[in-house]
Amino acid sequence: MPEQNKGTNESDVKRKIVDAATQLFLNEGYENVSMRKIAAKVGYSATNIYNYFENKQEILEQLLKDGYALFLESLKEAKNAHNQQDVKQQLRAVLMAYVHFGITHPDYYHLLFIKNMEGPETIVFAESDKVKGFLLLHDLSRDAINQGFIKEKDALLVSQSLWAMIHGITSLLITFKSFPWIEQQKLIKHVIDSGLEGM
Amino acid sequence: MPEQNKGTNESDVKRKIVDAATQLFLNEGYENVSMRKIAAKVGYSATNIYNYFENKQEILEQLLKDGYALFLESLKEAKNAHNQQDVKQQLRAVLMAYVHFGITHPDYYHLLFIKNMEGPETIVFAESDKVKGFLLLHDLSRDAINQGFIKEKDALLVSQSLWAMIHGITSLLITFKSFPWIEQQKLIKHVIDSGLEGM
Amino acid sequence: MPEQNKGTNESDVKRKIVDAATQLFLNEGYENVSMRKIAAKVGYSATNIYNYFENKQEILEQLLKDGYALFLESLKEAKNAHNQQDVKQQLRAVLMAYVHFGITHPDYYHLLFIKNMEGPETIVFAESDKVKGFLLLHDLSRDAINQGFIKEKDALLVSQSLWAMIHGITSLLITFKSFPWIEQQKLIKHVIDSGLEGM
Amino acid sequence: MPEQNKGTNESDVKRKIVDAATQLFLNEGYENVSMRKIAAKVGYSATNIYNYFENKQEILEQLLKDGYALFLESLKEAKNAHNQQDVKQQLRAVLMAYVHFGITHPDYYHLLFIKNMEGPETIVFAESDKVKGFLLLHDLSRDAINQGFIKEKDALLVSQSLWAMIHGITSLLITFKSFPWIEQQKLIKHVIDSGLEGM
DNA sequence: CATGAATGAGTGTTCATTCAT
DNA sequence: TATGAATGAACACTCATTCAT
Repeated sequence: MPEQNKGTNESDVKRKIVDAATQLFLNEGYENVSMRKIAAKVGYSATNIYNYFENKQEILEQLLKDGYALFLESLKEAKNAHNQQDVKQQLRAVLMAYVHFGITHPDYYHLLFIKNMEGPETIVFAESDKVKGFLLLHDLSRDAINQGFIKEKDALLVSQSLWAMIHGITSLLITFKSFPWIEQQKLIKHVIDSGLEGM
Repeated sequence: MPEQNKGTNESDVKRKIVDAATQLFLNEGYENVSMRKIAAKVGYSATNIYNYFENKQEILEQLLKDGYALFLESLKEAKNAHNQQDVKQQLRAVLMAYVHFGITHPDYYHLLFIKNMEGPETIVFAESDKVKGFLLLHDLSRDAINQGFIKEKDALLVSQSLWAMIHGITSLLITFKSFPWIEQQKLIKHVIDSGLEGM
Repeated sequence: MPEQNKGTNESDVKRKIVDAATQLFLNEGYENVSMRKIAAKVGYSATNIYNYFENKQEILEQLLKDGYALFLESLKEAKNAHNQQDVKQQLRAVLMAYVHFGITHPDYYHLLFIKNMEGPETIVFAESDKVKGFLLLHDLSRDAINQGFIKEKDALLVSQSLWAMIHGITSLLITFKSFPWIEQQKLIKHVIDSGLEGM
Repeated sequence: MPEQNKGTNESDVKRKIVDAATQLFLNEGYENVSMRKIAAKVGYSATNIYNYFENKQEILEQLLKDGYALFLESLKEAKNAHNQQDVKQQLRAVLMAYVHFGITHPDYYHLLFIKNMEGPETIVFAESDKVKGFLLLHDLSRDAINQGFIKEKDALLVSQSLWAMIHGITSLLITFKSFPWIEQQKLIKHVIDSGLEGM
């Protein structure tokens, strides 16, 4: 009988804790969230949290790790949804997927890319998938350059500029929710299209 | 009574408090700054701060107001530094000035546009200058469309897209200071140039 | 109107706190005494203690400082109670006073000389009077040697040996209160007399 | 079931626990050691310790018992190392052995004779060997008096005074490690010699 | 205007301990 | 025998805030 059947195994509880913490961290800010608040949200005593995580920081780290993994997965999926040869489509899809990730997981995006919550030691574990995400974008940029879809020859310049553009639209939409934006999809598309076009 | 009339009038003290708070907010983060820390920095007792500001939020509001004013001033200056007829140059200059403001005042930019620290009631007073800043960009976009430098006809679409791009590069550079960016000015220029080009 | 008249001026409160802490530290051990317990004993809220002392350690430091001062004063008094020329009497009186200090202030003696509660930084302030106490003993030992009452010529050897003896009887009487000691004064006297005699 | 019979019987585990606790008590102080820390050191879960010891106090009692036994053994050895007739040598040897025990086991000496960690109920079991130690000293004192090496006739007075002297030097050396002591052996010898001489 | 005294709530975290397994 | 889950009490300390002066 594997431990799956128990009803509340360790990973379940850990996930519940991280989920609760994610919402709280975003709504109230990491420093304004207490272990007691997290515990209350999951229905445990505050001290019991320490049976699953060493401290508050460790909850955050798990959260970031999960977020980066989900983020990278989203980009990969978008890339693989198109023919390997069709770099143009792939690049566009990845850029769209990036923004889409932010729009559909504003909590994660905020903590990962806007608040950039990383203690020095977090980087080691978590940055990995973040960097992989950027590398994926970078490699596609180089391919696009090689295939002539982009005139600019410096792949780093291209990929960093593209990142700036998609991060810009994503973070603005998340941060200024009540701003009178024009129709969202149209705006996103225009940023990406004119960005690609102009290079 | 010379002292009373000169050295310690109310606005002087309020300014001293805001100045101290500004530094602390930026160095340690808004949530990690307590009234007592601010008080200690200005050399007053903690309780005395309450004679000038109701609470931390009120200090922040003053700070934001100042920041937005400085922000708007920067954009205006850039615009006025060029011939009124040369919309192309003006638009480019304003975009550059936006990023420049962020780079040279990362503290303000962070609070104004990244953290977006605004209580509901702040908007009434403070948003004014922020909105004026965006309108300035919007008007120039419209002029540029009218003069044919930009093909896209929807001025809102253009201005919001441009904002996304410049906010993107500005906030990334501020937030991910240790990322291996290519040469900063080159990157900024490329984002703006290809953005304008693509529209 | 000097601040004396107020009823509860600052020094009064500080003393009350230190007094309460002294008893608690001794009875329950420094680490088992909480700020709450101290506060409860003086009738204040726990947090108010922090208006008078930076932290728990600082209370202890004040306590040690007071204790060492009282200790030194006791030795000096004993010395000055006898003719300056009569070194023999002075030395004996000081040795007796040392033990007497321990017997009448077992709490202080325990914290100062048995538990030896000194953080690294405490020493700077507090050790001063402790050292002066030992120097007083040392100087008298040298005088006694010079006047021929003690045959051993090494004053350091003499003073440290004497200290060992009086500390021995003092600390034993304090630490093992329920041991079947013979009559206390007789024992103390015998230790001191045979110690002096044997040198 | 070989494992059950050999590797993990109760006394083995108990000893492992006491050993771990001993080190911790001495390094970090009794009050700063928690059951979980002890458990961590032996590699068991915290709760499991409760299967072997009711609480921390019970662990301490075992430790004290061991310490007293070792102490008594040291004194006996010293006594038996000399001719039974040579009381003078025996007494001196025992006094030296006492100090030597303290110097070489400062951890034990501290818990047994300085901190005197004994709950009321411990005495019944543990004091036994401590008392035997004192009796050994007492008997030798009486013998010395009978043989004329010591003039004072009250054996209790003599033995308690001697104990005071050797406890004094031992505890001072342990407690004030950083005091500028003169050469240790010379000091110890002088305390014992002049003590014996003076009686 | 400015202060010190005072407090209750809250912080992250540790602890001893119980309970079901 | 041994464990992990869970808890309530406690810790030193910080905080915003009130009050009398």
